[in-house]
Amino acid sequence: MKLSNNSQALVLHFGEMGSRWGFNRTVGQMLALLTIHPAPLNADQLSEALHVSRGNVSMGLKELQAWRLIERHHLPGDRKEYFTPAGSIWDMARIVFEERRKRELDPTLSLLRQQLLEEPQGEHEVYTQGKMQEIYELLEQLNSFANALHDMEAERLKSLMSMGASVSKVLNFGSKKKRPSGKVSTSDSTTNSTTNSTTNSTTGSPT
Amino acid sequence: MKLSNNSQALVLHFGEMGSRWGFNRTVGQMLALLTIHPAPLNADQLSEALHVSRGNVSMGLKELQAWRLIERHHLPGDRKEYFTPAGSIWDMARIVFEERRKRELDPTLSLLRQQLLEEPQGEHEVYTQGKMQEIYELLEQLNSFANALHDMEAERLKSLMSMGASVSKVLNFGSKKKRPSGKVSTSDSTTNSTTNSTTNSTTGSPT
DNA sequence: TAATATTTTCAGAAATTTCTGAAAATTCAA
DNA sequence: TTGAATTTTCAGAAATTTCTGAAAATATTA
Repeated sequence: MKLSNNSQALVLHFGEMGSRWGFNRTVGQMLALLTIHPAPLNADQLSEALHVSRGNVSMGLKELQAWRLIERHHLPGDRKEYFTPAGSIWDMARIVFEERRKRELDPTLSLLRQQLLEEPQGEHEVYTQGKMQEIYELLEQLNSFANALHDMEAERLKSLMSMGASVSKVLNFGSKKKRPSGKVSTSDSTTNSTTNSTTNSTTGSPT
Repeated sequence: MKLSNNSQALVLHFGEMGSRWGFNRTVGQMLALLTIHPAPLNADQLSEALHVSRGNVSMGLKELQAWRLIERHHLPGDRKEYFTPAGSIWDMARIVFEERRKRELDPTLSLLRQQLLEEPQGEHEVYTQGKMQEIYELLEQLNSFANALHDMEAERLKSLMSMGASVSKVLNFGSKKKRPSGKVSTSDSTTNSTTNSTTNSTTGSPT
């Protein structure tokens, strides 16, 4: 279990980012390592590669399985349990999206729905409920959108994402807002990654 | 500064959710309170209403200003600084989205871009780089999409969100996957919030 | 200018989250 | 069954984040 410099760096990076995506450092690292590693890994290998305790790995595996992001395998002649990602990168992204939707949207929607049933008392509360209504609608829209995403399978999702820029333009006809200069293709930075991004790894401008 | 039960509950709730959205409990509460309160509030009022120290409020205000989510006001004849949300609910959502994109996507894109420049050594690394490439493309797509969102102003964004379901359908023609039953409008739960959602507060079906 | 009001800062306290490692539980083969 | 291999659990330790409150800094008025 020796990692190349790049793999090492990526795993560490995903550890840091992981926390932003809803899991802790170790879990983020584990997911990254399982994803970029060509072969299934067992708990001891993860423990050694990431320098974390065996117990921690066990808890992390449990969590990743709860998310349905990894799956167990048994290699013939080996009693240990081995793990791999449960699907493609896009599958994983969809799962994380969906899970976050559940955690970040649903509880608030539920609370607001309940509160909006009550009759406001006085103009103060009228204002407050108005705002709650606005928040509710925003979250509902996000929710619908997330649902739609979830109904698509990976390839289709990919297409929609590439559409992003063009959809924007379509909706934008007649917009009052203008970008600083009068250039024709102002949103080029968003469009140059439509279909052929598979090959050009040198195009992207470094931060 | 007495809050109604509902306001109180909402503020507390946003405190808990806030952490999922990138700020801490107090900041989440402050933002919620400023949003649903009809009048501008000063630091002392926030401190009292939320039962947190004056210093904590000061730090929270600083952070919310850094996010450009609130703005300062001065009331005539009062030396204190008062605060209100800096824009509409939708403006705020856009800002949070954009900020999260910066924090959650950009650093990883930057790292991967750099790593993909190197020549893989051996089939092991070929596999690893392949995965990195996939992740890179996924994040690039998300990024384009986020950029597109950002370029739209609030109303347009709202439209796009309502489009979610229909866009899905468009992309879905010819899909191999089928929903359990053969009903015609299977994704109705996502389509009933298209354009007139501004008025009907009772339509939403409880969880 | 001084006197007062208001805001900001930041060291340490408190709260929360994550991690360890040894013991308990489970699994598997014989 | 038994016992060795493996996994899980969980109490407390360590690390991290958040919060307090008093002192320092800044702003305002007279």
